[in-house]
Amino acid sequence: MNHWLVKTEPDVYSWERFVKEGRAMWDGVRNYQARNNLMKMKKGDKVLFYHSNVGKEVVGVAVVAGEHYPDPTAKEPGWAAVDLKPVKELQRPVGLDRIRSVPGLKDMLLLRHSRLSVIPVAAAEFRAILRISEAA
DNA sequence: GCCAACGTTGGC
DNA sequence: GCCAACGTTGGC
Repeated sequence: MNHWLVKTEPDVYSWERFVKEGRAMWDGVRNYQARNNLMKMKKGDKVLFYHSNVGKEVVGVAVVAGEHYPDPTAKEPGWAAVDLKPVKELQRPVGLDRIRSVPGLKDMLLLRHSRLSVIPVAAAEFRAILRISEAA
């Protein structure tokens, strides 16, 4: 199983709305690297849900509920969307500065490639984020 | 609101 | 095919 992180601006699409709706079509990705990552997602992969711009923190965990299909919002062919479902909200959000302060997480692509919106996450990194969210 | 990083576009 | 100009993202 692979792990991922997706970014969304909460003003545009928030975790709260995601939970309320129970499912999301992750569409609108118009960056090749991000698209390639989307297309590698397998059903059951776990996904960190990150609020960019406002909050700058990981707020929850989602799961890939449906693998990629052509993005219906794209004018050109070749873009992809996946379906995500919420799994759980983090006990407390894990902020970007917190992540940056952890030596083992310094190499996360989230930090090193800050403009990518669909990012692979190592299993150990994924676990570390969850552990931080559960620490007092 | 500014700016750095970086991807994309288009002229040559 | 190179590279300058431009657009977008996202942290600060």
